[in-house]
Amino acid sequence: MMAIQDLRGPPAPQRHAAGVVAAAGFRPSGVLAEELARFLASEIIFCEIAPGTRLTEEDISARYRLSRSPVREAFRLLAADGLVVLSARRGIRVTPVSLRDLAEVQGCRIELEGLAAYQAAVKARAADLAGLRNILEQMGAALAAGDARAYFNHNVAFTTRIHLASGNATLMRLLNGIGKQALRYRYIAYQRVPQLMRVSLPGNRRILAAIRAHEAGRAREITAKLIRNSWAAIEPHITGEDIAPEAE
Amino acid sequence: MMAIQDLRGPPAPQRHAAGVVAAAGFRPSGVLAEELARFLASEIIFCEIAPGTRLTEEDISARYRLSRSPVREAFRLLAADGLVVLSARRGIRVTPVSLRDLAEVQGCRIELEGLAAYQAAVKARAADLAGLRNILEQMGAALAAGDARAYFNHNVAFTTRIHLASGNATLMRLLNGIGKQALRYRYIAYQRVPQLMRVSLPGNRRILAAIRAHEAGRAREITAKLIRNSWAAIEPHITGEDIAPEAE
DNA sequence: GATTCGTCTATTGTATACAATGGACGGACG
DNA sequence: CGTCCGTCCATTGTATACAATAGACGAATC
Repeated sequence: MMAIQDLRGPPAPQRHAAGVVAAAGFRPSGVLAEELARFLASEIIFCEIAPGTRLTEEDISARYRLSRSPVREAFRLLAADGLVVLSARRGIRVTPVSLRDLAEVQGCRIELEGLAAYQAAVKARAADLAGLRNILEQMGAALAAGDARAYFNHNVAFTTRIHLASGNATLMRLLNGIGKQALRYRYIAYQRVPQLMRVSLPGNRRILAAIRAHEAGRAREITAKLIRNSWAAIEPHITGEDIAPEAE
Repeated sequence: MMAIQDLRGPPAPQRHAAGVVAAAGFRPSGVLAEELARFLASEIIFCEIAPGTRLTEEDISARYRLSRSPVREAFRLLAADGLVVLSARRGIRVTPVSLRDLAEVQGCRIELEGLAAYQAAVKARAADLAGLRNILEQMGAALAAGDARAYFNHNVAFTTRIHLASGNATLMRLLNGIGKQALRYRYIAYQRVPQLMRVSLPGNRRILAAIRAHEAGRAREITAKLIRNSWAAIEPHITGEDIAPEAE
């Protein structure tokens, strides 16, 4: 005879974060909600989940064998980063990409990335300069090897390092809130316009030079110009107002 | 004899959002997490919860007779707005106010509020102009009546209306993420330096004039200047690096 | 006395069950 | 045939129970 509790399925002892063997490359180690948010964020940024896709908490929770609590929390984090749009009792939608959204994101980035470069130049600590130079070298190597994906990753690291060098925690929080959304467009750019690398590398070198020389205003200007460049490069590749509105 | 379930206390039928009679002026109507976040945010902004105060999910959940789920979610929202700092298994701390934090917040605001004013001036829709003029009149009335609190509220409304007029959803999201933290300092300013009103009102009038005249650059400049003014006015009233580090 | 180690406690992290609600769908009615 | 209304379902919102862990506190050891 079965025990009473079997009537409602296996009791599924709470495993918490330990020993979860989840699907499709998602290997949680620490806090599930954050890990899941990071994982889904990269899926969205690299277009492995298409813009406009509809998701539900239940879907994800079943797919990765988690309870709804961390899944729900993960979606709130993604929403705060602008990667998904929540609508009460109607599911969750991966934020569509559009020319309008691109313009909004880049417009804000020009101000905030510019400010970060400015403040980094004012401070210009030796450790930051060394770190930035190091990353630039890796970017150069990736460019030489023609590895757009590696270049992209190092480029992101370079940007993040500048944020850190600004020493402004509030600014970093804001940039984090827009940076993930921006990454979607930046990824499209490097995927579709790999030759962007050739313009970007010298530009980044000049940013570092300006920071090293404490020329804050110039660091800001170059940063703004680079963003405008990549903006212009991406624009032709965003189709219409709304890409991929049909969910899978 | 008592029923078995009585051994672990009253079953407390799930009331969801209906009929909750909570403590201390908190009257939830819609989604509990959001209502609670709004309520706690205002408590923090108006210093009814002191900077540096330590809280726990359990505390709040007991105080307002809610389960931990919405409480937890509310705290995540507050953390995203920079009003509290979460530390795993060590409780939640109301973000302290400090000169450094003030500088970070105002530095970012100059860029973002400036951009909002700029874009509002580029668009300058009739409805927005009318709305702004209307709010300015209320500000004038509050100033005439010497009502600093009312002036503060209208001033916040004015700022928010400009954000809206920019028509930039991403910018609004970012401003929302920093605005609440900024409000704490803005409130301190109007509380401690009520004469700030006399400078602020003409400044805001000039912003509206610039927006009406489509003079985007000027709108941005005036906005930046006003923020610098209030920054300078607040600074002397923030004591040292960290105010009120002792919890109640 | 200082140090190390275990245990205990406070607090968050996760799982699950139940409530509420917006929208879809179909039937009754004109 | 179109419109309105009720029912049902998918989905999120909330409540609660249980697991894990960081830090405190004390006892044993040297």
